[in-house]
Amino acid sequence: MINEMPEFYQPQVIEPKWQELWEQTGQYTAVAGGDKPKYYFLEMFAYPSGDLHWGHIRNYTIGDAVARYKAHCGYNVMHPTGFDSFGLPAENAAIQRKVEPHEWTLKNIENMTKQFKAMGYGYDWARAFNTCEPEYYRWNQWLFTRLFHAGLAYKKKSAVNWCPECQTALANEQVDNGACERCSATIEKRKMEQWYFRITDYAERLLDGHAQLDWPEDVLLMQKNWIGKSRGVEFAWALEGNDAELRVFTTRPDTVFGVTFMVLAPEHPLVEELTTPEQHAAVAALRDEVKSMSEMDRASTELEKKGAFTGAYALNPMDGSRVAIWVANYVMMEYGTGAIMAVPAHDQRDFEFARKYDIPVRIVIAPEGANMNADEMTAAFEAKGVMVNSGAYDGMRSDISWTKIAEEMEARGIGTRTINYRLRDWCISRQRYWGTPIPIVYCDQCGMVALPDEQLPLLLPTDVQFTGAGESPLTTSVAFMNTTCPQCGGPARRDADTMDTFVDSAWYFLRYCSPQCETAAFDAELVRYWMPVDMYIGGREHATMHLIYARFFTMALHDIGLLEFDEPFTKLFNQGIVTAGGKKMSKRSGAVPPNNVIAEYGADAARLFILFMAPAGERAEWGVDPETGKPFTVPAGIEGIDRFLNRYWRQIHMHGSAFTGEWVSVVDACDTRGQDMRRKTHQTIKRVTADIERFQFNTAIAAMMEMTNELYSYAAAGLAAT
RNA sequence: GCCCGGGUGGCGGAAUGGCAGACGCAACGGACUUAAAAUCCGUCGGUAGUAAUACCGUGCGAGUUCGACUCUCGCCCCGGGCACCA
Repeated sequence: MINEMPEFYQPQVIEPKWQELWEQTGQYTAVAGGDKPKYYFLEMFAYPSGDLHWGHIRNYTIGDAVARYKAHCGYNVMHPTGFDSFGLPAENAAIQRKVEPHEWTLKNIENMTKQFKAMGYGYDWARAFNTCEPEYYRWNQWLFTRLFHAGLAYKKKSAVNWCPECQTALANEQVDNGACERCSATIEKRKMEQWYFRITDYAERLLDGHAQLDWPEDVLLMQKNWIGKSRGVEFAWALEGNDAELRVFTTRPDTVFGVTFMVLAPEHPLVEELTTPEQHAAVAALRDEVKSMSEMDRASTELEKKGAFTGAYALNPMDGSRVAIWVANYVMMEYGTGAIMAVPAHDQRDFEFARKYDIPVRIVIAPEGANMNADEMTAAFEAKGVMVNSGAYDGMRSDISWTKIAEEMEARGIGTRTINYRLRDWCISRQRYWGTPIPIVYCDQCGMVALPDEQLPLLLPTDVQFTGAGESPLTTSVAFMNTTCPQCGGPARRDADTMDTFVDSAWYFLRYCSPQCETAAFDAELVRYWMPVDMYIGGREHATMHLIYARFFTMALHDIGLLEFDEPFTKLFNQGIVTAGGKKMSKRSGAVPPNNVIAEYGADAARLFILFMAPAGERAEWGVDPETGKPFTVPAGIEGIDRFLNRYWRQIHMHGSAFTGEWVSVVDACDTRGQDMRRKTHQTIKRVTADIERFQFNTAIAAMMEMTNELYSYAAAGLAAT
């Protein structure tokens, strides 16, 4: 074996040889069953943007290193990959360059598969699939119909986030600070009828499930904040001279005696009715102003609080006091009831508003043993304290009165303790072409009808126009749009929208267990064997999108009876991003493919380099060439890795392999120096093992470098002695 | 504004309360070579000193400890998440 090795390290010779052999022998083909414990290892699959770049390389190299390590540890490892291949870039390419989205996507997949293979990753390629193929998306449709029948997929008309650039609705999760997460265009609100998944029904379980997950704390926290649970009381206010009631949600029932005004969101349905003729102009002006504002400006905390008095009054159910009803830009229709009770003494936002419009401030909670003066307050007192000016509750601790007041409201039948979540239902309709068609038809007789399984897949039509404007491109295919009702056979129309691509990735990990299954989205038996995913690796940016959606899907499919577990990913690791000039490396910001490094130094050098350059969980700066202003095609530090690989190669070529145990036996019988060498070998094994376990690949590599350096001194000393 | 994470040589980084700077890059000096590349040997936080060595040094300021990059408190800066969520 050693004799066959070339004298110099030649990755261009070695790597293809082994890669070919792995493919021939099925080295990484996973087979369910056997005595070994299973280990399902997954990295978030790639979008086929064109080229693999160093951000991908980092993710997949970490995954591959640990997957191989687990296999060596005696696990039956499944390590699949594929392509998340529906999405906007393919469609934009179609509009701009007149290429078929399918053709564009497949070309990219072909190229990236080549790059994946050149990197020498140990994937089970037989399990690979592309989500844009009917063989995959038919199961999206199949699952959609099941969610539909279970009442978890529903259609409603509401204000959706509309991206004017992408010409489509977006889910809340895909809006970043009022801007489109993809293209950064400012999001508008549009009233549209859209499909939703009932993820809010799972808010509590999504929180509870955290207890059983071995995930990074910050991701759990991000999800927790995203779900945004708050406990409070929803209760009714009577209106003066009006039979309707005004419902509000508050997390501070203990401050109810301090209410000095009420605020409605400008979109609140009661605004029109309550506004008196004298106040109409002012209220209308405010509503118009808010309506014309972008989501970004509207949601900004910097926005000056503005309001208008409606002329109407509400009556406090606790003490009968009469308070003015305002409309203001700082109350959101989407949360709670779209109306609030305002307590300026104990809520900073209400305080600012009251000061601006000269509304009284009434203190009802005071810090223990201290006096407060409403006129002298410069900020709201939001902490706990002792009740004052609160009738029968005076003198009680505010946290106790919280419960007492809530109980009183419940006893009197005017309110109930409720929980509100910030999480919104997941809007999945997209007015785009390159996605999964929604398997629903609209029949004049039968209404909305889900396609039966035997009519799936519902294929994406190819005779469409890509105008990039207006409604979904699918409407331009007459053959697609006009159909017959599966129930009554009468004329019917199809849904022109496609599904959010996050639906594809919400369950793809299940498909890998049985990628060829023809009878269902997945084979129950194989899913029982392989799932859940034991280790999942991907970017932190998916904390509140993909990772929440995937957990929701798993729970929903569990409830429908398709799965026996309800959490998909046992362990999660977030690799750090690769930046170039401080900006995340991506197709859009100038990505560097690994090709040059592989050609010049080999895949092993590429892999070691990306693992060595920074701790796996932290950001890694790639570096920008000061002359061109673009990221380096070949990084400066690669020389050190190349030197190490060469030193290592020569060492083994000359003296045999320390890492196969030959050194250990050779030095076993030797002098003290030999014993030191043996000790170093074992220390290195221990260090590298521990470092891989804790995802510290940079120090694992450093340990192997030290070992190699020591072998050199040992060999040099040995030669000098003889 | 609130919630996380971080701040260590010229650079990437190491050090799970115990010799700060492992490992690597860059730089510099040397060996080999006609020469270069490659390789090998060495120097490489600051100040003083020929040197041994001494003093200073992990964003800033305090504290706990025999001992602090590490723990606690306050502040500054950088990165990320959330953001009129009632």
